[in-house]
Amino acid sequence: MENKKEAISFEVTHVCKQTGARTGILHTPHGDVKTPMFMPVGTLATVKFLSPEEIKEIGSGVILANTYHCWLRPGEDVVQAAGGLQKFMRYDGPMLTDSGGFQVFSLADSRKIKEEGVYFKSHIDGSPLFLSPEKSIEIQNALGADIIMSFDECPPYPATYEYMKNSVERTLRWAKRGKEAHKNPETQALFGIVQGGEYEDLRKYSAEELVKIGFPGYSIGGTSVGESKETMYKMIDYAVKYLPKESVKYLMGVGSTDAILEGVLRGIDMFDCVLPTRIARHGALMTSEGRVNIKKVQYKKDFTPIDKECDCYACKNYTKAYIHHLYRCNEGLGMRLMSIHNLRYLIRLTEQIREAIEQDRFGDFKDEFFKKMNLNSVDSRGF
RNA sequence: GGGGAGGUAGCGAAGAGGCUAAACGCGACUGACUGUAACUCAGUUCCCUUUGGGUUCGACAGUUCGAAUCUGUCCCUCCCCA
Repeated sequence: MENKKEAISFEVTHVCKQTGARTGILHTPHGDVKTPMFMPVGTLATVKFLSPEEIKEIGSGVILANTYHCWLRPGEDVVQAAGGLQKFMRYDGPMLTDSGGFQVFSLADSRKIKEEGVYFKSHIDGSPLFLSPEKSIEIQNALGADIIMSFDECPPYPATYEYMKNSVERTLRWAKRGKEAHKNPETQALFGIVQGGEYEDLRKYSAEELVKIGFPGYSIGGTSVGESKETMYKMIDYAVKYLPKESVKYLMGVGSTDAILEGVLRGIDMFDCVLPTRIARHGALMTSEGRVNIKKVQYKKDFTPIDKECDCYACKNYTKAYIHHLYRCNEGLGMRLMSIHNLRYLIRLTEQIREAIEQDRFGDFKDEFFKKMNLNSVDSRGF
């Protein structure tokens, strides 16, 4: 049941007659954004190498920051004193903070999970840290993003049924505790996170219990942690099936082109991923003709843009030869141009997806894309 | 003309009698990267029919069971003094 006014609201604007995939608008305190969307990740209150103007220019709707990382540096008190994340980083668009739940997974070697929360060792200096649902929400309240996330355990894959069941139950208790600790639901929307690994009954249980607690948006976690694409798609189906149709759905940590397409087909509205920015920094560019490894000598004298079909700042103004040179010399401008390009590539993909949905031909669009990129729906890299 | 240093795989550079087909760095090549401990990580980089074989450390000739490493001659580079 609806209680107080929530910080965000979501409206479905069109459902593709061909596939059932949908477009929508997410209303946030920092503006409206169209879905399906891809959200660039800016862990430390910065999308690595990009200025706010550049982030805007690529057409991104929402950007992420991370609770764990911002807590350690610069400290949520600093961000709060600055007037919140947006003011601090001079970015006026919508933002989302992840809860630190992913660090429960990624920093697994130096952490211990207990009912009360998670004991970490700082990845910076090894000092002891403790993050709980309450603490995570408190930090996120101070950081002030439009959307904040429940503190969850992102369990490893594979995990036994027994482990997953305990984890899901604990994550549900944490979700409840987080919601109770949340101080400003009218300016920050707290999302719940469905877990349960590959087990349908656990995903169902997780989703239904979260809905009982009640959140303005739901996300699907525990994906892209080593499982096959086929398994991931099942995980999505198992979760989406038991979530309210009208609620906004966020698939966490997924950003390969094939998975975005498959996710949209299954009802996902939001995606985020470090993939485009990370592989950009590593010299891999996503293009309409597949992956371009800019470091190859073959680009030394290639004076054409990264992608002829791309409208990004890098493609409109620079050549592969120049970016190749910058990459080889480890120059920051190279990192920047490559990041801009990959992000724009994915965001442009979501624009095309929206258009296709509105024209009721998303199925065709997806098939054509897979065919063109030589992907198959179950086992593909998609960059 | 006198004195000195040196020539090692694409480049730089270790190695000073067997454990060396030769460390390491760069360069080159492959691959990975999915709610960012990530401008990172892994593998390959003398040749071949590659769990093995062949040919290497300026050239040639020696010493030795064994030489990139020791000896001789030659070729070439660099530095200092005239």
